[in-house]
Amino acid sequence: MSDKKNYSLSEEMCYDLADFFKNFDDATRIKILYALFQREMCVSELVNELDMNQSAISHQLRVLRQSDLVKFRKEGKTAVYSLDDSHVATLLEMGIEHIRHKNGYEEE
Amino acid sequence: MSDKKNYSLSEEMCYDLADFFKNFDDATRIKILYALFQREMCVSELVNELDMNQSAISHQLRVLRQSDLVKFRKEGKTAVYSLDDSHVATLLEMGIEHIRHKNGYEEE
DNA sequence: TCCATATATGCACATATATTCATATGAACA
DNA sequence: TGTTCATATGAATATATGTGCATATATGGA
Repeated sequence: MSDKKNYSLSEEMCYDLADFFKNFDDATRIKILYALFQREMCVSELVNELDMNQSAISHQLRVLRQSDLVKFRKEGKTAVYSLDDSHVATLLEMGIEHIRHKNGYEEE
Repeated sequence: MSDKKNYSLSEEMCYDLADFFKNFDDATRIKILYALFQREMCVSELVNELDMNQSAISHQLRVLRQSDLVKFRKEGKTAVYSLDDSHVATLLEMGIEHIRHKNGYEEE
């Protein structure tokens, strides 16, 4: 791993990073990722769990798929989705920590 | 710290998280954050460093300020900005790792 | 006070994107 | 083959947002 950084990010890396973080900039995708962090789920389970339009969920799953944050397998008619990146949970936790700190909760 | 999670995020937390990650979903803000990770800089230094319009930089600094990701102090006419969140570097590193992994670089 | 410099900000515009609707695809099964 | 169920996707629309221009604010100096 990098010991302590080179001094500039390539233009391309900046755009790639922005695209990566775009996955987390929408509440629906956060909910999907968090739900899948609990356990793998098929589309209709997510639809019920998040109480949202099936089309909206599918569109967002496609976004997450294209960024390799989730993967899926077909089981008959259903598609079972699960997380495909070990960093998702850590990222979410860091976000949560930032918000708690910002709002003045040092403790649970 | 949380030992291992409660099973759902509040609606509000989801939106707060999305807002937090919005800070990282734009290449300009990534560049600003990365530059400030190297060292604190005033606005005109950022303008030169990133070769961008002063207005664009100021607008983005405001976004980052409002999310408490950067802070600044006034020194005469200039405003010296610096990072205000210890997680920024780690977040960026995790993004970089994800991209390298996705693109098949396991090593540097 | 007048001017130059540094930064911030309102407005307008262009682009990105989240959602819904309608429909397509595809699997299971009668 | 025809039907139903699960999911995906294209088109349309509404909303969000990044940027540049013009200008405002504030500081230091002549």
